Amino acid sequence: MKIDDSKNKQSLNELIDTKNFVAHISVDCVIFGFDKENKKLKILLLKYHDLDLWSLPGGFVFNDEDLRQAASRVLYERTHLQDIFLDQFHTFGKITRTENNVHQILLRNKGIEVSKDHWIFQRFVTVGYCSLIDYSLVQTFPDSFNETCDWFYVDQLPKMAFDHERIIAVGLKHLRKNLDTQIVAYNLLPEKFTMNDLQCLYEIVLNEKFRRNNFQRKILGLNTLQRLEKLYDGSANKAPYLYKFSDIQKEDLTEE
Amino acid sequence: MKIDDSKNKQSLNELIDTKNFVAHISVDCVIFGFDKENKKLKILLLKYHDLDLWSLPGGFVFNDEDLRQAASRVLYERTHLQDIFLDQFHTFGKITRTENNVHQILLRNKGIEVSKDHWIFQRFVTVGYCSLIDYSLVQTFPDSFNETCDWFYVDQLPKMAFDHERIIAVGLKHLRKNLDTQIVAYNLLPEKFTMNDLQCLYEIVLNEKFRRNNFQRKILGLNTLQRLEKLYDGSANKAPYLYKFSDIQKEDLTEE
DNA sequence: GCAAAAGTGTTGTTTTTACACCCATGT
DNA sequence: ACATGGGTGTAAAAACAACACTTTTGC
Repeated sequence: MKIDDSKNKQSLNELIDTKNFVAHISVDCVIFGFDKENKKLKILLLKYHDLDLWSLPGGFVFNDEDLRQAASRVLYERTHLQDIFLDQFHTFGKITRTENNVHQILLRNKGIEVSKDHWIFQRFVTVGYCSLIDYSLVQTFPDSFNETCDWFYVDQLPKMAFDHERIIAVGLKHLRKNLDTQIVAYNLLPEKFTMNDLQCLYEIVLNEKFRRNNFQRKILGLNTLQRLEKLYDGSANKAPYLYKFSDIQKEDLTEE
Repeated sequence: MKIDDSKNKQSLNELIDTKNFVAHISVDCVIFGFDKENKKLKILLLKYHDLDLWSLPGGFVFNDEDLRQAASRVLYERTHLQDIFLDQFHTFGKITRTENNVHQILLRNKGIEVSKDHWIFQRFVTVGYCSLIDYSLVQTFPDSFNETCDWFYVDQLPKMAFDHERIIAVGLKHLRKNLDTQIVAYNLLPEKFTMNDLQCLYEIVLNEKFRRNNFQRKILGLNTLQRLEKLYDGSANKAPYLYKFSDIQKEDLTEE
């Protein structure tokens, strides 16, 4: 095995050495970002070097790492975001799911020779995690394997590697289904936010419009919000109340 | 490694030989059974030989087997049931989850010596599947590892191995949450059934009572049922209609 | 005072709940 | 005929949706 790209922080050695990782298992993160300006939902993808294929930010699991920890680490590596709630939504384990030889091409392009029975070419079961964050607050940090990190609209995805398109579809379905009950846990808004902020978020994620007053009634009915002081932002209108999520909620959402 | 129990169909050799299995990955089945007579929900458990610990029917995944296939096979081995809908609900991957040395004690009791770094003692991530079947129609077939298969009431579980108690809790929550949308897929009732049959099922699973007429309205509102002919069972009352699930429904519930 | 955005109220509709009544069936 | 269990109807209550009106803010 020869490596011609030793300057990167995260060395390829580390990525390829089987001893550190649990074989056959990976995690993939479906990171949804809401784009307030364009009012559309985006998703964070990586483009493989020299390949016309995009993929989810994902990675292998260290031996001494919980699954969710691994997902958190992967997310941190690409965004430097910490303490982000990641929600496990499904595990993908079809034998055929990594059938196309993306890894092989990828390594070959990097000038790395790896024997055909290397663990990286073996079967992988991947555990999908999803999260929802404010797209405008995120910086991206591509690694040596990936040319670029970029955000895509969920309805305009590029050509995806492996079964990642399906993973995204399942993740999106999960997000929409559980928005009401899990929104507390997502670190998507600043500590304090207005009802309008929250409504925008809902409209972007669910891709539908709501009436201002009915939305408020519905949300307050969930009993997760706490009304705070008013926000004077200098605009020529009545100042909206600020809200925060009441602390009681975030229960067992973080267990493995 | 010496084996003193070679007469069983499924040889220990096969179970222990790493070549056939995907390392680090297992499946566990939470098989719920509704007990019409006692109107309570049961669950199928196995008792380890010579150990005072019960566990879920689970097993390893063959190299050439999808995850769900593995779960189906495990279920078949214990019940000889086929074509049962199994629903993946969560993957458990905490490092500590198999910390107690059940496998070790188990093998030692069997007189099998396995080196400490054998793959069976390594970290395992388990994918949980659940199903719901008619308890009275099921026969059980314990394997050589397990003294007995038995049904337990979900609210009276025995001492469980590993993190199986938590797996059951998560599985039960999933079952209850998704009963409405997934009941179509469960092979829990005969082809044709009465509204009362279905109501019993709901009451057992959700552990609450419903009013006859309102229940009917709610269920018919789901638009999954098709009314058939009446059932004359000889009892001295109005004959109830039979229903069946309309075929349209069972969509992508079986993908990996 | 005015426009803009937020808060609150009100009315009609739909859905859910509780109760009542009628209908078929075998003895 | 009658007891038993099943089907259907209806009124009250609750939840939801659509609309209207009032309040606050900076210019």
